[in-house]
Amino acid sequence: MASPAYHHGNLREALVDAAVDAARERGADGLALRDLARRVGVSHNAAYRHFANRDDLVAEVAGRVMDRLVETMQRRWADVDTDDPVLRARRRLAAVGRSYVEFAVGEPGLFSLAFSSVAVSTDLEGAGPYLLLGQALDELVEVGFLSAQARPGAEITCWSAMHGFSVLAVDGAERGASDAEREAALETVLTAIDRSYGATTGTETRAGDLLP
Amino acid sequence: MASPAYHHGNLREALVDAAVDAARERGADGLALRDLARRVGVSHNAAYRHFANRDDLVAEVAGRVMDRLVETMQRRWADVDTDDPVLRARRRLAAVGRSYVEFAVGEPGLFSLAFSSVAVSTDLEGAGPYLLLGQALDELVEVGFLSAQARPGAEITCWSAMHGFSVLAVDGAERGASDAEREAALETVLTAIDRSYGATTGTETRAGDLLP
DNA sequence: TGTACATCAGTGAACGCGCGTTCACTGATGTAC
DNA sequence: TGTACATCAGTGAACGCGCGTTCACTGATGTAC
Repeated sequence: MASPAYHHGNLREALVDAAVDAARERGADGLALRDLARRVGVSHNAAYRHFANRDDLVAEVAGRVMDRLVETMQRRWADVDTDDPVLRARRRLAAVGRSYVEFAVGEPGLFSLAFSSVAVSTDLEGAGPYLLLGQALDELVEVGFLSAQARPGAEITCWSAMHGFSVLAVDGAERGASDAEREAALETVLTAIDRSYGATTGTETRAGDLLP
Repeated sequence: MASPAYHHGNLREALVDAAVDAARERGADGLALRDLARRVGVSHNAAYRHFANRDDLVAEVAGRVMDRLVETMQRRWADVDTDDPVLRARRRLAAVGRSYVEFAVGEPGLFSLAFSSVAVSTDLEGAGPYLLLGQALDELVEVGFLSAQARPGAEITCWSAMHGFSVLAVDGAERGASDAEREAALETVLTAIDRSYGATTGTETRAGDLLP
């Protein structure tokens, strides 16, 4: 059997996994090459065989995390099961928003990593969350809930609201809120967005329309 | 004349001023006691006569920055001058939002400092921006644009949207956008919020209603 | 008004930390013949 | 099938960085008598 120290065999993946763990525990700023090497049980400079430098690794890991976020969002989207096509489209948008916040609150360290400045060098508008959001909005137009005139640039409203809510929930003003308080606040925001979109076609929002 | 080195006389204020400069240049994470001492021209541990530790200084500076933000918001609020009380209330809310984003984009380092985790130990819901926002929303109810039922918790919608927009503009997806693009996007978000609130009383939003 | 003395607000040296990165190296692996 | 050798993927030592914080100190200031 080969020495376990030499030729780890899968060091790149092991480092990425360790980085996800580390980011989960300590956030994006807590990612240090030396620490990751320690976690994997490898000398502190072995990482340079697989990554050009720290930023290179962070960018890679951020990409993985972003993929996870998209998967979470897609799962919640697929969970929506309603016959009425209008209601379905509206609930899908809400589901996408809820899952975004759920990810941020459940994994604050990973969330901070995914949106850390070094990570955002990647084109985010071409990335998963934005595209998924765009699909949800397209569907709202198709079913006649959102007017076609209001469609261009509509992403920014949802994204700002969900991202802002997440940031405030994770380490901003809402940090100390209970789960119930946070969920109630989130429903308020989701309802406001739904009402705004519905108003572009004169459709009213009623209580319970957005039930998960 | 006294030695300029000993008994600076106003070291606490000088350190705070230097910290504001440093945060402006390098963000919240760039604040280091040793660096501030260097900027002020004082030995690196003199700060400990005035602050218990680094966090203590950061919290103090964050408070000052928050005050600046509130002043900016109040100024923009006061600038709104329209006879129609409904239009005035709506434009005031938009002005408050615009000034929040304006501050974030114009002073990204200070913005990050004001909302850095150590700073947020302070009660933000009792702080200036939240109160100012609350006044704007109260006024919307008074003039009959926002329904009283929709008033409770309405702050979170605006704050999430404006905070999220700011964060995305400063170092998120919108980072690379031009000023014109950003302003157009912001108008989209402000219009969506206005439309959402107006819909609670059946009031329609028309183009130009929110002109600054 | 002058002086002794307590207190205040600085100084410079030092400790210990963890980091990113580079260097010359060596053990393990796989391939050409 | 066996072996020489290139290459790959690790190692350990070292450099230099800046940081927060503590220590014993000393110069300046103001106050009591």
